[in-house]
Amino acid sequence: MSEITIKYLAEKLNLASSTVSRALNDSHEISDKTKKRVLDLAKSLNFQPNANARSLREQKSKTIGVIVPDRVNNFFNLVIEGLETVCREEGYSLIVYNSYEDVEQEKKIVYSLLGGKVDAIVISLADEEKEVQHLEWLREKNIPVVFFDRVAQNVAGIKYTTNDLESAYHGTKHLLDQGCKKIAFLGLSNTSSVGKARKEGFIKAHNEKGLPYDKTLLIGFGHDDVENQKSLETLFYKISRPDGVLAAAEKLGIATFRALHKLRIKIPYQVKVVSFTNMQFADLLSPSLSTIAQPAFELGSACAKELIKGLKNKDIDLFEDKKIELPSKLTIRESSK
Amino acid sequence: MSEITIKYLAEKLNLASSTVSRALNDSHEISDKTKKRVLDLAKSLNFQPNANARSLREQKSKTIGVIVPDRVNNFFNLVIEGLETVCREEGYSLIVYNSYEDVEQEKKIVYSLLGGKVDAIVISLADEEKEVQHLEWLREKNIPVVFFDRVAQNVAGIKYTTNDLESAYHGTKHLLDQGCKKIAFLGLSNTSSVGKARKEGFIKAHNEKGLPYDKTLLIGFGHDDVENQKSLETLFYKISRPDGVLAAAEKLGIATFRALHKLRIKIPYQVKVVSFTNMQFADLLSPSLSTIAQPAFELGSACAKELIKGLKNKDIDLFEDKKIELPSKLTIRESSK
DNA sequence: AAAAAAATCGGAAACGATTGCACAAGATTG
DNA sequence: CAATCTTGTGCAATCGTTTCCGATTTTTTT
Repeated sequence: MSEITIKYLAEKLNLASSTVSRALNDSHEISDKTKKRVLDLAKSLNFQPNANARSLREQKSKTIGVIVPDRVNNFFNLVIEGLETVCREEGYSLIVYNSYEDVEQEKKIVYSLLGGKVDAIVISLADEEKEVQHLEWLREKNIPVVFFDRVAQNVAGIKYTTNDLESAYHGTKHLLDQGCKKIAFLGLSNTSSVGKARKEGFIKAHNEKGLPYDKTLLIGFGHDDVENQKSLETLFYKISRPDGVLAAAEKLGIATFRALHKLRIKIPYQVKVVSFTNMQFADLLSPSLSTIAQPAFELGSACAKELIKGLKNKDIDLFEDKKIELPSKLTIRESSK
Repeated sequence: MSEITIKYLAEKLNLASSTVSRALNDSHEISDKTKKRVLDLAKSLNFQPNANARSLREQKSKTIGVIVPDRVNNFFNLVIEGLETVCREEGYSLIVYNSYEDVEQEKKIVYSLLGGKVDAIVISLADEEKEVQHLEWLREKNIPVVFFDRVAQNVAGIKYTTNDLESAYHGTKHLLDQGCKKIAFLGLSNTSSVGKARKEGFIKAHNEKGLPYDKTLLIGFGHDDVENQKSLETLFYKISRPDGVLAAAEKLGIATFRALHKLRIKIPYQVKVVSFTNMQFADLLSPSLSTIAQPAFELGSACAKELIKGLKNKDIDLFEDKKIELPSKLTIRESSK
């Protein structure tokens, strides 16, 4: 039992606990001599002030809650990495939760965070339109929320996104330039502004070229990888199969690759593929994969910086609406040539 | 400001705060009628008891600290996923830290966790031999530690590992069976029992076959990806290059692929490759990669189960030495045929 | 040298929840 | 019918920090 507290240090040193506390926090109203005495003893005992007591008293926990729909996804992983890098520097900890693309899970997580466990929340929504009630709770409790990627439409707050429309537009344009006549757009069917924007970019590229697109090839998928791959196999098994694919999600790009490999359809000769993804090994795939990579790490670090700045400065209103858009990067490789 | 507390609820309901507290915790000594009154009001106000106050009083935070050397690595990611799955069920939160393969960072993280922020720590060490002083601190403060993968040799505790010697043995044997005469063993040069065991497995396979191995081909690498790839390129540029590779770390397998691709050396015809890795896309690489995958998710969930069982049951001594070994899985693909 | 200002430190009240103990009323027992 | 037991609730201490107010001593100013 670690019964060693500030009070204990105080008794050992014949000081009041208030003095010890101030010394530990390097207050100016403590003499250098006593400061040294306190610090020395604290160091020698590996003393670390009780985090819960401090949090209770200060009414802040110095930790930030992060909620992502899919932790295994490379994009979210890199975002978290970016968040952590900044948070570490600023002395904040991160508690990461996985909503598994499920709004109900997300609600439960948020509810469990209403009791002061975190000072703020960074979130990418499981579904942007279904419910925002739990986000209202946070506002009531005065817990700031920063959104990224999948942001809430009708809730004010800081929102970091990427230029989904433009990047999808460029990706599609590239496929058209390579001679594709019949491109499939593969998206996730949850209602997300991200998916919509990417679809719009897809359509815009066609319109601009004066080429038609097949509405039946704007396909929405669920979150079951096996099922997704199956429906892709049936899609590509047809003689009138698409000759190009824009995958608006990493898992769909992968599923496309697997399906085409299985059917022995040659990429890029029979089907060209471009996929949104942040995977690290796109250059090592067979064939190497043309990607649209979101600036994930930067997104995370930017979020954290903005948020912590707001937490530190009382004058900044973190509930005010503010939108920042960062550019993704299209990298053309074998799969679309 | 969320001024809504138990005391506030008590006043609203003309009850004592103790009664409200008991009602919220479903104590048997509160009548169903008052329980319902309390729960109803709490629900309608989205009340959630202050986590810091509770933690302070209870002397436990219901959160577990996780320290890994490299968060981006797929293996650690999956372990964390396994940890979280169990922790969520049991009502525990996870705070994940990245030591970036640096013992000093690791020490700092541990030190910052000495103040009751976490009830226990799950760790994979940055370096197993350099220092264990910070692990002693934890014992002094009575904070249980569970090790996984890179475990401490001289500190007692629960340790989860995988069968590194055997799996490296089988991987090497496979390469020898495929006709390799000159296999390089690529390891990380930090002192880890994992690396040593894998190297032993490598050697054992040679000995058993009565084949010699080249000691200069037992190579240790650092953590700089660019540098690693360079030295691999010089290795394979030589005429007398190896005809097989056993990579004992994911990043080294990747670096090998990149180096060989760059030098236009054909896998598997000129060099066969087997790599330890938990990447999801090994089957999609060019060529598909033969892998030894650790049971990462299972490792994480097993750790969490064991730990939480111990935290709940005072009779279990979490500081007692206990070793559990889980089997990895060798999957043979194109790169080694 | 007296007055004012600064430098140090102590006492005690918070922060919000849990819990041992006390106590009242009603139910049960001999 | 008195004595004992249950049941339901309130009081107050406690967890370990931080910080508002003073109080005392030392330094500076006039």
